[in-house]
Amino acid sequence: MAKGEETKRAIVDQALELVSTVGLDKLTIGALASATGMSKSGLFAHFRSKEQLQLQVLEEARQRFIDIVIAPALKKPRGEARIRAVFESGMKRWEDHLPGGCIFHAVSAELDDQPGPARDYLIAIQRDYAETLRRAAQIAIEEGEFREDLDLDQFVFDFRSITAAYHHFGRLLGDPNAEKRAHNAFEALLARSH
Amino acid sequence: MAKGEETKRAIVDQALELVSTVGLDKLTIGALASATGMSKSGLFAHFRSKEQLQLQVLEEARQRFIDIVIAPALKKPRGEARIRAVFESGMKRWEDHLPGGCIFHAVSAELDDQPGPARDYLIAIQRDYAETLRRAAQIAIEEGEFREDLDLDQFVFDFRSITAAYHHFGRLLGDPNAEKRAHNAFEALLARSH
DNA sequence: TGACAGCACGAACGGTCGTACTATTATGCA
DNA sequence: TGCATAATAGTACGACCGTTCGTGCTGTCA
Repeated sequence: MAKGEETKRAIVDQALELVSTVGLDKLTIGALASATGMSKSGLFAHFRSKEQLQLQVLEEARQRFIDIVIAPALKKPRGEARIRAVFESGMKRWEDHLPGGCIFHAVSAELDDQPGPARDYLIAIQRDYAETLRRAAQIAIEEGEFREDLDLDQFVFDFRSITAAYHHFGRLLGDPNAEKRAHNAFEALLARSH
Repeated sequence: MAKGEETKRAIVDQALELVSTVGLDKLTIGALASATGMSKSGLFAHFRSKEQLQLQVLEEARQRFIDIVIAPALKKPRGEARIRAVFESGMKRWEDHLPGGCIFHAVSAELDDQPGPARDYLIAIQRDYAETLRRAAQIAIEEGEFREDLDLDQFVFDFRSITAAYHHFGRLLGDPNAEKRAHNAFEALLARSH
């Protein structure tokens, strides 16, 4: 009982690394098997289908994102400091955590035209995240740090635009200035939210 | 036009539609063959490799983007009007043109960890586009519409963040408000560039 | 009419995919 | 310590991948 769970966890860890580096479509049973030193069938037995494997990977990624980005930010003071913590952790700790960059961005483009449980789960994750950001901004309004007529949904859109663009340009074009641009954009967003 | 060239063009057209709807990894010789009603081998003969096919698809997409978005904008007056035209055409005409949304965004996530000529060409396209935007913003400064101390690279980053986010959120999460959010963000960007 | 190039075809190749079965080994409890 | 069972390996499958090859059509020009 314990052994199986342990192996399964190791497999999912490896899978996460594979996905973030080479993309979701390269997450294949065979590749994952040789990456973990197992046989295809032995590995496959832990998940009854590839879809299940994908779901477990997304679930693990979600948990890690909460542990690494969300939870630490919730320990920060309510308001702008908390929002800033989410951004900073998302840019630094989270990007550093997976060698291939944010797994949700890497995965979403390959999943958006491919209906199924994995896509549904990914959407749910993103919705949750957007809601979290929205609440944090709402709190910042209540604390008097953001102006009262701030459009919350627009704030969330603008916030996430920055990280989306950072991933897109920094990763694909390898633009070394992407990080600086993202930080500038974030500071500007905060400034015009006051 | 010779028969071969005509067929080739029809294949590439079909391929573009396939890519924009189901993603680059689903652009397979077999799928493309049945979509065009040809045999795999007959189709394959027009391109000597799949890599060549991918390049031709990107080339066609680039040409269309120039025709649909860039060229019309260049007929607009220099300055802000021209930038606005690029944004509007990019959001409306270009997105409407391909049923599955902006092909460059759809493709880049699948290509960013996969070195090769296709990736190189895609990067070159994006660099060109960024340079075009940069020049347009420079002109807007010269015309006195944008402020003189505007950070051009930051402007380009912010501009492209909006469309990247629009594609990301509008397409994956199916957010019906994404278009409105993108327009708001663009107007705000223009406002703070004055 | 005959030679020839361009174009498309079907068949087949070696590989990899996800998945199903069966056998073997390892583990944990009585 | 022995045994039930969980965990892994082995093997095979059908489908599809990109690619190659040989072979017909079809139209052009001598």
